[in-house]
Amino acid sequence: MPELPEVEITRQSLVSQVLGARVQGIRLGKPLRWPIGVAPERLQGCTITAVQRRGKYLWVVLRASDEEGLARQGQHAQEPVDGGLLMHLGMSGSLAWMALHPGGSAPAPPGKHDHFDLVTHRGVLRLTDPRRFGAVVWSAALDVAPAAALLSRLGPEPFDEALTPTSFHAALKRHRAHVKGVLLSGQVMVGAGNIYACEALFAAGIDPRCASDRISRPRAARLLAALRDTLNRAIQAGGTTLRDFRNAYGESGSFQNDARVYGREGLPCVTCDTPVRRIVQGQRSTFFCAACQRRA
DNA sequence: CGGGACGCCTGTGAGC
DNA sequence: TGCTCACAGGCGTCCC
Repeated sequence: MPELPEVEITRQSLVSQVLGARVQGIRLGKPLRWPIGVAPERLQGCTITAVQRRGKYLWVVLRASDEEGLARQGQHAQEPVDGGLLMHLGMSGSLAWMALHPGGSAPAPPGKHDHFDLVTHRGVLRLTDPRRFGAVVWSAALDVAPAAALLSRLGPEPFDEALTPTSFHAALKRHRAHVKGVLLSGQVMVGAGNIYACEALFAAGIDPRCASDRISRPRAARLLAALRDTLNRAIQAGGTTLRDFRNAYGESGSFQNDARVYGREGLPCVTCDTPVRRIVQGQRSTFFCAACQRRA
């Protein structure tokens, strides 16, 4: 899926459109990974006050406005409540914002892969997700169930200043598995999925088969810098679009054209011409240059 | 607890 | 053209 850059691009392209939008209702398609966990009526009248990101999750903050809340009293057994929707794009999800224009036509009806609509007075936020590994889950806050459980094992954000070469190195030391898998687990740092883990390991010159706890401090520092640089450049490029990814305006990303190893099996390494290799680690493809990327 | 395999679900492209 | 198989950006759960 969407890895951190795609989720961040989605957030950025969405935020100015949806802030202040009043929720009128939701429409559910086929089931996603988990049930939404809230009675749809409770969302009516809430206002979107923020769109945040934690790892690859989006957190759409909803506030029950006083006005709306008062107007509803006596109408529904359950009042709208403060909270938010924790959204994940899974492997194939994307969010689209369909603005309502005064006098304009109604938003397009949902297609077969459109499984969630958040309908507001200003437009519709629609989740399209063919594989349905994505999720939309209501939570009263990020630090209570169910959001807290989903976020509990996430490592630090890549651009968190508290994440330093020293702390990153120490975190790598706590895992004995191969470094590629440890990066994918998100426990040492969130955000890198299969593409960006491969790309950052290439940029850092580290063999993906290398044991996490055997990476030296200088190499850990290089890896952290490479991860940050790779994720940053991907965000600048609007993300990677292999097939499904689009931002909230329906635009593709272009980082797939900048990939130096991902998806390039058999093609010459951009640095040394050695054919790029593809191996399988933890049931995921790993692409690397056996000449440029070293175990130590 | 860490680590690895599994399964969720649908679509696509390659090979026959 | 049609079938089968491998593979796809993630991650929670289960079992060792």
